[in-house]
Amino acid sequence: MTDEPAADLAALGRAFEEIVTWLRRTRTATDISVTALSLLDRLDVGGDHRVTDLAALEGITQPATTGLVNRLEARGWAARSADPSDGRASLVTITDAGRARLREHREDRSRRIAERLASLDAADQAALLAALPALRHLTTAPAARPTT
Amino acid sequence: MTDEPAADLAALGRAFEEIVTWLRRTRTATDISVTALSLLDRLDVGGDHRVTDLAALEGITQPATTGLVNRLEARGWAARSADPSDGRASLVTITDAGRARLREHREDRSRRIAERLASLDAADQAALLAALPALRHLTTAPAARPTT
DNA sequence: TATTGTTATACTCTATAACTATA
DNA sequence: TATAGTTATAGAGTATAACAATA
Repeated sequence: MTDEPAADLAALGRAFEEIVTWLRRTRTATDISVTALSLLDRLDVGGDHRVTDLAALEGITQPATTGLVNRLEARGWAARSADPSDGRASLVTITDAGRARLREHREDRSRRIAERLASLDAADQAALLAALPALRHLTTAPAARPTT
Repeated sequence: MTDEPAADLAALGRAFEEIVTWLRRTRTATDISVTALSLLDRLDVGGDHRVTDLAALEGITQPATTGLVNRLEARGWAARSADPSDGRASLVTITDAGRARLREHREDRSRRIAERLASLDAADQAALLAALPALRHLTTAPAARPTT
């Protein structure tokens, strides 16, 4: 796009970090974390998941995931059940209350984005929507890391 | 872009959240947080800042910022100095060591992004770079929130 | 032996409330 | 009185290490 690919990479990286800040700064609800919401989203879209899988998908460790699921369970937003095919594993499910909370979050998130989008010009808006698939391709990477 | 603006908003929101996850999942250094790096970036690009300003820019409270600056100072990456024009205020500066750490981070971040970009097709790559200004316009919002 | 998950422990990050010092 | 910043305190989120149960 330009003749300075290194500068583009740096700018893209910084832009990503500012998205993090923006998400936090504009968040209205403080009763649930971004990670917890992301986890609920996965459970909603992808169905039951093992703790190990959730940890890998979210990029956090198993113990961290255990705690996160504990807190979600305490609030009635998720539930554990036994995995019939493996006595060691447990399956994490989203509850109806969890879906309701998630829906609320999605609406809030869309509202905030819509507000900002409205203040951009048509070219910017089009560019963002055109980049949507690319963003997903970029971040929905092949594999994950941490274990322990 | 499509005839389903609501779906676009939801997808864009989810894509942003997955950027958060991706940044965390691919991060190699665990000795410094995303917020701390973002703060160093601001100090590097924008020069000295008051604690209040940093708090507003990062979207965190003053006490949280105090702690963050304390930890950065303890590592020699930032320093405080008196504001000659206001006895109550202090100015936070990035140190040479802080700049070195920041440079390391930027290189690492660019490397990770380049790796993923390389696996995308030309259209995706172009779409991402074309959306860069729009991303900045979206997230570099007018004002900030928290105070206390 | 390897894998799944939890518990134990410690530190960072964040928030709210109360306080000090300066404007 | 209002503002800038810190301290006090509490809770969420994360990590590593050690463990129990199952494969």
